[in-house]
Amino acid sequence: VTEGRLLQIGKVAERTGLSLRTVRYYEETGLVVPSGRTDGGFRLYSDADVDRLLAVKAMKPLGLTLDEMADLLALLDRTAAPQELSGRELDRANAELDAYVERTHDRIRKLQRDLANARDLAQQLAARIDACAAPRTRGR
Amino acid sequence: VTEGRLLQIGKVAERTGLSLRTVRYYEETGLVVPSGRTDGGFRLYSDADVDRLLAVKAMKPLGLTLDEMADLLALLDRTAAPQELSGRELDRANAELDAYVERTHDRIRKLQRDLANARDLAQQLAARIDACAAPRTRGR
DNA sequence: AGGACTGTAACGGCGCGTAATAGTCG
DNA sequence: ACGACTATTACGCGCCGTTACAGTCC
Repeated sequence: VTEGRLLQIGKVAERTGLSLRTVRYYEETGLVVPSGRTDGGFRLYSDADVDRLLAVKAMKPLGLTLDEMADLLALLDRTAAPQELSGRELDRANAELDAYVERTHDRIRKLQRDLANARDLAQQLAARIDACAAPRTRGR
Repeated sequence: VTEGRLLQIGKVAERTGLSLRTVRYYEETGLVVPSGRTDGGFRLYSDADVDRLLAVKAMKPLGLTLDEMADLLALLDRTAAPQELSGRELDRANAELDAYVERTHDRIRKLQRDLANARDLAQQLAARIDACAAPRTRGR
């Protein structure tokens, strides 16, 4: 309960690279709720809160909605200590994890396609630049 | 002016893989305007229109806004016949093309980061599944 | 006491999905 | 005249950016 470790939103934004607006919005949706407030109402974030925000940032490329991310984070929390779960709970958790793994692989494939596509376009643009530069090398 | 080549929106959606809503929205923004309408008001698309829609679809991974895409498409149209442009026009066009190439490379880097990130997460999820499966292999 | 920081509330915007309702085509 | 297709209008959503105004901290 080391009080000194609590940050207010500005520092949090600085350390995570997220905007103030975004951090507040994440609270609004229940995704990352600060663990405290000052008497005046200023949000106070613990290191764990900051870690959670960083985790969310890392998950962005998956293309999940914020609600889904909250779900996934909760799932990861629940399965952090698997020995404390019953067999039925483990079954459920594993099934859900599997579903997320599937979606992640789909996403990876999409990113691969997008990447190939983007490289293609970059080359086409470069070719066009060459085509536009060519006339002048011949003085006309 | 072969009339038989004009498609209405349903077929266009089918051939491009875009939704009706999306095709209509692209018209709303001026990105792809159908070259005709029936007397009753049905949109009619030429093959060139369809090609333009396909070009837009291919450009999506670049993360440009629809307005920027319209700008880029116009730029590519203008530079299709470079010998018909004056030196000043060529300069302008080349500068704009350069800017888009830059942005495209930025985008490619972002996609690479996203991809690496997604792979990382996939592995973490897989590890969690293993950790959850482990207890049961020991019957406890 | 003053300046930096933070609070809430509200509107805006992109790129569509999704009705709801009504007209058009072969 | 029937069914399949299409038109317009409008609201909603996700994820914030951007004011505007007021309060808080030290």
